Amino acid sequence: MIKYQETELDRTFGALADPTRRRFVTELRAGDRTVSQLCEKSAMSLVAVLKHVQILEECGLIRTEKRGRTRVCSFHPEKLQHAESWLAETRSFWTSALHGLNDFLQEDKS
Amino acid sequence: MIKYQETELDRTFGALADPTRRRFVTELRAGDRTVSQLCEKSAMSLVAVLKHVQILEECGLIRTEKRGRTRVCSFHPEKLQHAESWLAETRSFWTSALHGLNDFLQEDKS
DNA sequence: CCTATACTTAACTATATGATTAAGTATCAG
DNA sequence: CTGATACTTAATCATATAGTTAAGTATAGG
Repeated sequence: MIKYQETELDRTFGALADPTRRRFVTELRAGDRTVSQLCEKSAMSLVAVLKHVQILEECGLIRTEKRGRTRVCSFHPEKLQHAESWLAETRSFWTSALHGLNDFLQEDKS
Repeated sequence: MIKYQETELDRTFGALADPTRRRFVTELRAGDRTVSQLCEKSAMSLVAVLKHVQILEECGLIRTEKRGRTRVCSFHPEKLQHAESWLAETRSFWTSALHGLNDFLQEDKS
């Protein structure tokens, strides 16, 4: 099993634990948006939206760039893949038909 | 895109955002463990461990059963798959080389 | 230049999270 | 029965999270 920086998965999963941030990711997946544009579809203040954007940016799921008086947000899926890999490895190993056998072999060794 | 209960993904991602809980999931993946057994490998109190176990149980990632004075925890990967599906769909759509084309086609339809 | 827009920063608030200690309950071992 | 083990519950605490309002800065348009 590949070992990732503990804090990276913390941040990625933490960021995705909020429905607003997942909506933003979904929205940005379809194309770049300014902070105001993300705000339009949310029932919260621009300041609150900006904070979510900053959290997504800090964990690398999105990047932002200032253009004139707007800040444009874009989706960057690399960190999603790290989280997805963790889930896939954690789940697929277990799901494997060899699960029981593996248990047996490990106990045999110790 | 399949739509899941908003709160389910909240809880699953929230549960996985903590390194202790990810360790427990990894540990339980290898076989059932009692709360004390999970506690042995953690630098925290049994009470703290139990709380993490309860969080994992509430979101369905594990189940627990009382046996005598011990509580045995077992891994249940179904909810992992829901989270994994969300990530895969969110990422793969974007990663696709057809991303730009897909955007164009969707705009064309509307 | 002036004004509206689009952030940005600061201060504050309420609730959630992650941990603790202390005290209680239930069961297994002798 | 008695004591140790394995939770379980309750009270508490510090910090983080998710939001708010208010005030400030910077830029596009007239």
